[in-house]
Amino acid sequence: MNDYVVIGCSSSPRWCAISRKAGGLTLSDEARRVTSVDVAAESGFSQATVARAFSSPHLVSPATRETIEQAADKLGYIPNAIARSLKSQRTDIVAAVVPAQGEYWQHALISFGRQLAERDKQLLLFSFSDSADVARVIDSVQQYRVDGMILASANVTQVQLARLNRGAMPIVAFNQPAASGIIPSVSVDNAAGTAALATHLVEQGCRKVTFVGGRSETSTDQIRYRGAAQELGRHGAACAYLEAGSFSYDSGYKAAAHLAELDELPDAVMVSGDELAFGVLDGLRTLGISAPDDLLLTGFDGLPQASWAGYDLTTLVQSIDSLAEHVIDLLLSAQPETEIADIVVPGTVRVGKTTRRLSNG
Amino acid sequence: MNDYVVIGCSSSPRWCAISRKAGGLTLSDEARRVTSVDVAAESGFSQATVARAFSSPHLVSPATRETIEQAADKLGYIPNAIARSLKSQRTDIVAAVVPAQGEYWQHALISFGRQLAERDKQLLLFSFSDSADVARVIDSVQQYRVDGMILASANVTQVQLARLNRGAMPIVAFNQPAASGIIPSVSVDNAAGTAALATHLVEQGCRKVTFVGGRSETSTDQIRYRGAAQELGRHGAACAYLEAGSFSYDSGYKAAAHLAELDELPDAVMVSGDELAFGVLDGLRTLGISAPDDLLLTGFDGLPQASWAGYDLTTLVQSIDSLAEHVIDLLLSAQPETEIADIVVPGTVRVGKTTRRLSNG
DNA sequence: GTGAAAGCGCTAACAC
DNA sequence: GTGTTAGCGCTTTCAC
Repeated sequence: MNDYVVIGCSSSPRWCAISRKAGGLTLSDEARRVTSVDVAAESGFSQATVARAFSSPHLVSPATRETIEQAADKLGYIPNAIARSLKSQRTDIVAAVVPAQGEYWQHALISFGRQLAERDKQLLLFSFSDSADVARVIDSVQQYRVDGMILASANVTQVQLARLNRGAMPIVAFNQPAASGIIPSVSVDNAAGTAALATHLVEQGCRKVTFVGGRSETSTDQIRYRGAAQELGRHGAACAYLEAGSFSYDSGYKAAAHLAELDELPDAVMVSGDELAFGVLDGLRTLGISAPDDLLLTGFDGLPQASWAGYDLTTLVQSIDSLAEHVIDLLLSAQPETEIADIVVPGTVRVGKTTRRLSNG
Repeated sequence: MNDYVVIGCSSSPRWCAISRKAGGLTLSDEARRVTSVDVAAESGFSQATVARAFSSPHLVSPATRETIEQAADKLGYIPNAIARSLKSQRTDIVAAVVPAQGEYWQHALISFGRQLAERDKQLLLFSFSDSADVARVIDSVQQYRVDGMILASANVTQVQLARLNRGAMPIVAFNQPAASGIIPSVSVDNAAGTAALATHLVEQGCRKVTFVGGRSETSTDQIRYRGAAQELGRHGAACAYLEAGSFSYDSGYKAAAHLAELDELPDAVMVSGDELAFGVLDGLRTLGISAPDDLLLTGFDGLPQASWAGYDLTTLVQSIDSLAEHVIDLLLSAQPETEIADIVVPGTVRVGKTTRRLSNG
């Protein structure tokens, strides 16, 4: 056979034991739909006491609790959260309406999920690919009487927002600057972010910048562009806008070709999102244009890949966890009559090799 | 100010209109908790007819439906899915228990969400970072009486699996080969996948391969390694196993250093997952070792980034969408007494530049 | 500390 | 077609 070689690495060297256990489990046959009434009959207590033993154990004597737990175990009883919710008007579920595409949203989603879990809440996911679906999705969310709703990046109109009947269900908009003033929102400071990146570029001597956006009609793009353009303008530098078509890698890759076709390359390219930036970077590389040698390049978001050695992108790092924490705080502490909060979290500039000139200036 | 330059790209060139709408919406003040009884009173019909108008519109005359819809709109009535579920014993929700970390799982999650949405079901997310949590999470899932449960990659013991009371709730394991025979499962054909990659490497003349795994105790690693080792052995090639410690980029990056420390570099490195492979690739590059010049390198999963020009990784592409479709089919068509299905979906080899030698041989 | 009883808002027979 | 009625499985007063 082979000459196997064992190499240690993370812990002690060890060989894979490839085992295959045979099946064969004793499963309870027909234990389905056991209710608190069954447990009551089994334990000799009333249904009410059984319910209390699970929902407010401190109201039940230890001995009783013990008896009931044994009966419940024996029958395989699991409390029914649906019935609890119907009565208590709380589901312990938070809905998240999130775009189906994009690295950034996936990370945000995971962060929401994790932080909600820490607070014993679950995340009901509603993803949408076409923002035309959002209205339908929102209706669907409302049917579930969730404890709150996170609305991410959906380009919802004010009319749709109005239909949400503020007050009936806490809602927080996430990275959707246009929602500001209508529903509570949490965003990174987009304008300050691109401004900070612009400052960095000016310090590197850039005078002529092209901003590559995803879609110009998104408020994200608008605000990020404006932040960059204003700051660059303040230093007498120019800032053009190039629309890539979407925030995806592929769009960035294609946009790179447009950049290369220009009469003269800009000093620097600011890209509206990291994923898009990776595409631009790779596209430019393919065309023989490299950052930082031929031009400087920045992203926005601070995705993990930006730190990967293959890219090492200068970008604005959003702390997604901290944003998510704000979202959830806002959602779960929602006072009906509080004024609308608009939380703007600053990001931090990460300087990578895409703007690090060996000979500075 | 600036010298702005407008550049067209995706569609026609256009400038960002940066507008900011002022707030001011008329929101219904106290429309909360409107029930079908309220709509009944408003419309003059019975509660049952109102309910029917929403749940089975075809059983209600058009005129009645119209009247009821108007009353409902006026009051802002939205059917309560919780109450519906309690009665109908269907929630239209599927739970997914998924690892919190890892590109691959994030993509899978999104795919589940999208495909469930197409079937008018929602996804209740339970993510876990520590697999010790899984048992607790599973208990939590069961309380919600969801219509089904997707169990991804959780290293669940047979005892835990037994607690799931097969029959009470349809469950499908996703990419968790160890579940095979106990609960229905869907996985990519891991062994055939690494075998195919191994064949490809042998064809490129490789004789000495190191397999970089994430964690050796995972069945994923074991099966992938075995598939590779057997195929390589068949061709008289050697296959060592190196454990990186996890499936993350960072682990791969560090593992690269261990590879470089070996007395002699292998001909090829097969990495157990793409994300890990990106780390290995970048780590090796940093150390001046490049693929395909110094050694060949393969990944596994077929993440989008594998196709990015920066990596262009040879890998085994799993069609996550097709896997997810099988999972959902299995879940929603679950016959109580069907024998346990184990679906294994083949992957396809994607040849990238990490195994493409300019001078072949 | 425990039990009895009244719902939470809907669905699904069953009558008419 | 529409109304009446009886629950779904829990929580939550209110007695005792």
